[in-house]
Amino acid sequence: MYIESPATTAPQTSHSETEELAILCKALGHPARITILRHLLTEDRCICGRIVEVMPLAQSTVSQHLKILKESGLVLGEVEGPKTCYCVNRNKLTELFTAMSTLCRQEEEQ
Amino acid sequence: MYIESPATTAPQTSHSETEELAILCKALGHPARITILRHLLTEDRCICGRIVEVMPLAQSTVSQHLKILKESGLVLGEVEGPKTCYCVNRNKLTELFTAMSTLCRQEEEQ
DNA sequence: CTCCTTCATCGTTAATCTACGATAAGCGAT
DNA sequence: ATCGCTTATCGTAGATTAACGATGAAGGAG
Repeated sequence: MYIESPATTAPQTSHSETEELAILCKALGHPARITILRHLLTEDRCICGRIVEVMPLAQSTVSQHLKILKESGLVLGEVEGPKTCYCVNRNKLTELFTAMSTLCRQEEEQ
Repeated sequence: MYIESPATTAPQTSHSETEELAILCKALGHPARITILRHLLTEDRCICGRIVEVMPLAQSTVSQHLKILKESGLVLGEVEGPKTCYCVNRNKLTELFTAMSTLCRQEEEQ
């Protein structure tokens, strides 16, 4: 099972809506991480090594980006023997989309 | 008139869709900048000094955040005598929302 | 048990970010 | 011409980020 918020990676302190959105935006504030997220969305589930193959980055760098995505909550990781399978946390992605919608449509209120 | 992309602040090199989204997300990857954007959306137009009053940050720090927002294209600045009036670039905000929608809804395709 | 694969983590370096005070530049008013 | 207001920029310090190679841990295969 995918664990939503492992205590080791996501301290899960309480954030304001603004802080939470900032965290998610920051996680997507690098082209490599957007590419990874896109890849995970099209592949649904993906082994870390497969992502490394696709990206022009060292394995350790990709692992670091994955860690940041995991810490933001946008991505979930599941250990499968020697491999680690990643997938997108749809709930978190929806949360991001909702928050972004609220922000972008704020002008229309009032 | 508000200038869309002053050559001095926005080099306007060609970016891929992923890079462009990353730039916009990075610009919103700090709570202070989200707060500023929100404030500009509710106030429509706003003098820099007014933003400084609202934020718990030094004037120079706010000015720096505004510069980052300007460079991303999300915010436009217009000099009015000794003051500078800021407003949100609705086109860019829509562009961000569209790109985010495409990203978040990618799962539904295929 | 020993290799091999897979991946996270460590250590490092260079770059960037964040925050601040201080300063400079531009403009209006006196 | 000078003063005061407003804002951008400079310089700086500390923290964080991004990239890499190297190492280590965990599990499967022989």
